[in-house]
Amino acid sequence: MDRILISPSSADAFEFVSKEIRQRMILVAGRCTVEYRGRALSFLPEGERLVLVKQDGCVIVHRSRGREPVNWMPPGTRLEYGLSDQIFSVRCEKRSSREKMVVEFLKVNFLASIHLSDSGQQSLVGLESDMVDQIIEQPRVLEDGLRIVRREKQTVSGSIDLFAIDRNGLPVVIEVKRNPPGVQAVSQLEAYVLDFREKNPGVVVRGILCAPRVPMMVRTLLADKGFEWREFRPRFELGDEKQRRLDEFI
Amino acid sequence: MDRILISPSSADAFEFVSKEIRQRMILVAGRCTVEYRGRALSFLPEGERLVLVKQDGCVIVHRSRGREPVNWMPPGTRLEYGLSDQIFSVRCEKRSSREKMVVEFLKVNFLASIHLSDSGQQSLVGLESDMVDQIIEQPRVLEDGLRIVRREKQTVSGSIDLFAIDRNGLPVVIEVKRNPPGVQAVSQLEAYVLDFREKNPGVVVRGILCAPRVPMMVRTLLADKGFEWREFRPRFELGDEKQRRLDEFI
DNA sequence: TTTTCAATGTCGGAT
DNA sequence: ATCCGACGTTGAAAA
Repeated sequence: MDRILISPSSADAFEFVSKEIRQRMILVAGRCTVEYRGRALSFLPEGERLVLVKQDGCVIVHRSRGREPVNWMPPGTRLEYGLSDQIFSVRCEKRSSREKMVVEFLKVNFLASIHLSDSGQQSLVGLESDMVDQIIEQPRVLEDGLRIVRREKQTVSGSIDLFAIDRNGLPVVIEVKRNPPGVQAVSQLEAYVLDFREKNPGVVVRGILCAPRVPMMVRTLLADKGFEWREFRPRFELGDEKQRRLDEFI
Repeated sequence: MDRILISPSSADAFEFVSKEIRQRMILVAGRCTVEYRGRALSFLPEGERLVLVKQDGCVIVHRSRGREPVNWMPPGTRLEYGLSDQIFSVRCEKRSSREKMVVEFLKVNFLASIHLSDSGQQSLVGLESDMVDQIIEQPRVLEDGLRIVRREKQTVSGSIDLFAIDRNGLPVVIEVKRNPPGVQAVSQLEAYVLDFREKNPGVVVRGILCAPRVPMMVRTLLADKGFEWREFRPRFELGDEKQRRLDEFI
């Protein structure tokens, strides 16, 4: 099912990929240069990299280190293989976003065409939306007597995560962050509150920033502006016994 | 130099990777499940994927589609291969961030160990900093008589891109975005301007948001708050004749 | 190490 | 198609 070439000539590499159908993933490793022109311009001089060509058209160039590809093309890219002067090339273009990338292989070390049949759906918990869910389910994690009025309330300055009424009947704007917030989270909260005050002159409104951890600088800034903060570190679980192996090992 | 196994038994796969040294990239394709626990929790049921193990310790799991890996571990991850009940596993842990990932292969279709020797430096232009460079070099692209005073000015609300004095001697806060800005860019600008006004009571200060394109909603919001906007679409070039191939093809 | 911000961000959802 | 915000964001630079 998987077809491999080791250290093929450029001509053999070209022939190999020319016969492949689109429903496969192509892996090419070898000495190459990479050029990109589109949202930016880049050139990567000669060196050995691994190129993945996926069936949805995205092309990913990986170096020996790092999680991020050094170059790539997004899904929907059209590609064309070339052979010229002993150079095997992968030429990519995406017209809709006016982007091009060319990978030129001076030497192909390894070439594979593999089939990946994969339809499963990933379960994932621990997102900001899960945090908001837990707050809605149990508003007392923020404070007693809080009543959540709505989620994702739209304002002219963007949308706030939660809008609530506190035990004294005061409106509360709540911004939730799953990661320690920076100063711009405070700006965001401030913008929502200012917008609310503009639309509701004379009404006292509270602003709360809620995150697993709130950096000291942010606390100070919040206090300066008359806002509050809560540290809320939610606990997450996957539905079934899907995490068994993780508990067992390492 | 590159070593490959096609459709090995789990035991052969285990033996193969156990002999490999760290200075190589390992590719494993096959039917697997993936579990992650750390910043979130995830489970990916059985399906065929490609796993890359890089020499810096990062591990990347790719599905058949999409630029992004479905699961990964960052550089610095420790990993251990396992064999149990005909299942070949890749177990990863990063203690510093308390993250774990386990990939269990029910069937390995393809296994490779490749060497990537790569030291070249990528040239890249078209970043926001390049845009700021061009504005500094020729402030008239924003308006006549503008004098740039400093770059990356620190404020309590973050740092602004440019600080200038206009032809009438008025201070100007300039926020530059390489992509169409959202409302939070306006909040950002507003925070800077408010901070400036607080520190310089009574001084009139202008605020300009500069981007290749400014969405209509953002223009309105800027106008509401008394700020201005400029559309500036810079032209970029790579130093040498490094873009030749891109012009020639496709 | 922590903080801050850009990114060829990518991706998904809503309009 | 555009707009908008989250992301297990990643990564680099500055404090």
